[in-house]
Amino acid sequence: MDSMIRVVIVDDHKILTEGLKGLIDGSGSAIVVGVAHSAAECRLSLGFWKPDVLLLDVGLPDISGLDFCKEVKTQFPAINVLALTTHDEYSIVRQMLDNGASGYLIKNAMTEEVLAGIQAVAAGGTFLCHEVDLLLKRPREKHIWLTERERELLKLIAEGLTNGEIADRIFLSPETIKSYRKNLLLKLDAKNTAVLVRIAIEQKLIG
Amino acid sequence: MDSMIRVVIVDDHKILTEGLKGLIDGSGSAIVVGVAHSAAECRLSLGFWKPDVLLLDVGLPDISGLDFCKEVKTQFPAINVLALTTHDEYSIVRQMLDNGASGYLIKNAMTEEVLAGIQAVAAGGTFLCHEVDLLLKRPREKHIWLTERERELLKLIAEGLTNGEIADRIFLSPETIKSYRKNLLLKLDAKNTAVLVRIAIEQKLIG
DNA sequence: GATAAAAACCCCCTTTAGGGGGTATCGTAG
DNA sequence: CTACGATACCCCCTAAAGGGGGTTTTTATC
Repeated sequence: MDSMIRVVIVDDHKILTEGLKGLIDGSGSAIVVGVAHSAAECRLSLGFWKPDVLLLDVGLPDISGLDFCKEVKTQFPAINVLALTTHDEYSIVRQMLDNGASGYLIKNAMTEEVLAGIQAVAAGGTFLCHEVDLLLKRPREKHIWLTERERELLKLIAEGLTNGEIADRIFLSPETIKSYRKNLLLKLDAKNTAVLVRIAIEQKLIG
Repeated sequence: MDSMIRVVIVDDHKILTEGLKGLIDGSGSAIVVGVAHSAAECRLSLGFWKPDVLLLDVGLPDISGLDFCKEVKTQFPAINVLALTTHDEYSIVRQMLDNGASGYLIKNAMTEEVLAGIQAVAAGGTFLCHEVDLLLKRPREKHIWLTERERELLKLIAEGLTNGEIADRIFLSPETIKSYRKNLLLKLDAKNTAVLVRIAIEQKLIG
């Protein structure tokens, strides 16, 4: 059929992709034209598969799904990316959408939402599963969002560098690092470095 | 058929459970007699389903799969638990096996391994997927394993408590906490608290 | 052209963490 | 019976973090 939506799945969980393929193929409105278990595997065949929709996991074994999404949208702007992942953190959702994804599904979403999402993004629209929709609608103050510099510093702090070491590394005054650090504690509502690092990892604020 | 292995799946990823059910039912040797998306849901029907094998996820929405495994093995010792999760950390595998699981599968394992695992544990044996088998065979020094007390302290440190606050909380001398802290830095090869907390979370050493 | 946010910088002072040593008790596996 | 690991405790000293205040410049946005 000409009207069939061509779907490609990229996810390293083989059990999930098998089940998903059956689900989509059985829907009557879409067909899985390719499955890859890594970004590298997907790159090799994407031009050949020519999908309308790319179902993309964030936690790929080789590179981050965030980066791969940006890569795909640059090379194939016509492909509509639908994120499919376990992550329900604001930071990940926001980065994925910023990188060009048209929709976002959480893996414990209803199976019907998968089909609805595929149809919505294939038609050029956007789709968010219920949980993510609620997440993004929360007041701005609830969302933790850091600047590039802040994320950079947070990463170095989590790697165990002291203010002095960070200062040497990125050619800034130790006093500046101290200021950023104090500001991060404020922004993330952390009492000290231990909590700062915990929140950074839990909220996936650092790569 | 009498020889069919009765399987119950407990996993909150609905897409995965659907696919998995098809896979198992189609194998000819096993049949899915029940699916639950939370521990609570499973508790209600487990006595009725009477499975031979319980396919159990670690990341359940209500309680930890680790605790639920112990609970099931206490109430129904005859049920063979086969862990099915994304976690490939030594700490999780070890705790799961200590809590009575007969096998351990990682979600990106081959689908054939799922069926092989089900048959092995149904027969009273054990089964580890390839990756986990390799993990457990690594020299002991590579595995981070903490005592109860150390895990307790690590958790409190990650919550941002100072030595003094921890001392007050668990009725020990602040000097004792300091000693434990130094020892944890050594054991986890961490330079400071920031790295300590990062490793603790990444290696899933704290609940 | 005002406004605001980000980025960079500075000083004073107190608290906490970290590095270096130790000691004593208990239980258990060799 | 002894050797070891786990638990709990102690002192000295330095390094680093945290709390409190600031200032300036640039760069977007309205």
